[in-house]
Amino acid sequence: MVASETQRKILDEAERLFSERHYATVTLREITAAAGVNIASVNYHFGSKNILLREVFRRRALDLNRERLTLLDRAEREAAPEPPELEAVLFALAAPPIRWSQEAGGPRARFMRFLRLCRVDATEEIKTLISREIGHLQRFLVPLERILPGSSRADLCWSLHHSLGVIHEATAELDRLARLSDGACHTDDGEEIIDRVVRFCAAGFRAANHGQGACTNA
Amino acid sequence: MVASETQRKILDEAERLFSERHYATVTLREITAAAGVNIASVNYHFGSKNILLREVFRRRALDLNRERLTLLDRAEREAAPEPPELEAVLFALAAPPIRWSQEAGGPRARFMRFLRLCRVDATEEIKTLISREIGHLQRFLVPLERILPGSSRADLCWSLHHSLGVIHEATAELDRLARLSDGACHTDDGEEIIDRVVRFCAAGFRAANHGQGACTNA
DNA sequence: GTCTATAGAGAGATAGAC
DNA sequence: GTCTATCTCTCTATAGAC
Repeated sequence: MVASETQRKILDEAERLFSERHYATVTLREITAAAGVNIASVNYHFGSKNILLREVFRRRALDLNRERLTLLDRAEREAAPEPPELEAVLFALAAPPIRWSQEAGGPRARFMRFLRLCRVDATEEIKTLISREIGHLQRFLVPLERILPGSSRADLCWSLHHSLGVIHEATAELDRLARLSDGACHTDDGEEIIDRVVRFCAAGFRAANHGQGACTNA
Repeated sequence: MVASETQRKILDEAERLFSERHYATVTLREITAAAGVNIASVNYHFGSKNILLREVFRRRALDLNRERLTLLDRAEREAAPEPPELEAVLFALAAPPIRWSQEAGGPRARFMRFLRLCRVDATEEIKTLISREIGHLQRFLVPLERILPGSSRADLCWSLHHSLGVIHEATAELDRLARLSDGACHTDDGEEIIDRVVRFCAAGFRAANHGQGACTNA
């Protein structure tokens, strides 16, 4: 897909600019100037601004879900034939996006900011790509049903939905958290954040079990 | 602030359009055409597109925080001199935004969509307004410290942050949840959603207490 | 207050030389 | 593949008649 150096430079700078501002406010002139290439090269290499946008999305989006599924597979394999720990499943869900977001100044942290914008306001082409993530989320329901056999499918789906909210918030608005806590919260320790997220969500999952709030903490 | 009928119509249509698409992609021509007013009237009544955007935000943003604080005050008053229940505090945080989002087709549901977009990509003027919400969140820390005296301030702030993530996600992406669960989740029953959110977050708060995962369920 | 008309800027896309 | 030059379009904002 990315054949030439020019294409790669355009993708990099577009990703950077799209992560800082909404794509409608980023001009091809800015992108090509930052990449040090001619303005006509976007249309030559990609065809249009919209296609460039889609390629920026595609370049990394699949990797993220793949990392999640790799961690999930490993957790299941290591625990087999027993189901994995709830915490291990939630770790597989939470660790990749939080780690990417913590790579301060790096391309994957920028991509996570871009992804957040896409989730709120994406083009039709990107919406189609986003909608495919249902598949990989359903994959997470399989071990969850084994771990919490008393929970209804609705309970599990809601808890998964809540957990995604916690994860998304852990990749955003950390400056607000820092100010809210007067610096008491370490917002730059990715592994601590993952740990807090997993613990919070695991408790929520267990409390949602049948609406009984059954306590399974050791 | 809203003196004339024209101003109100412009604000209503701008709110509607800004909730559907990013403000950079919404033109004054669209807004004025939808409102049935002349294109020049935006600049006459508001001065510029940016000021119109700010006014759309201001019109309802303060109300939302006010509703939260009203519920919190009531919970504290009814429980006094004891601290309120954790669930009552979380209810005060969660109920207003979720109820607004559930007013399908109504202006406040549209505003909630607009707010989500602003949280990701706002103008400088709106960022200033958003940053003031720290104050009302700190107000929630007061009862939380009484309810969970063993928790550090960092624990409480993180749990509050996680809870805001759960709440935000409960006002968005409900179509994804419906598809994920094959319709098993009722995404249109606001009070049930609030109940699920409160239960999930309360369990998370208690598990984050000292990192001990102490179980306080009856 | 409301309208028409337009100024003035800047966008995405493309033709065609090299 | 890369460049310049430019076409065509649409935007916000404003001037000025009514």
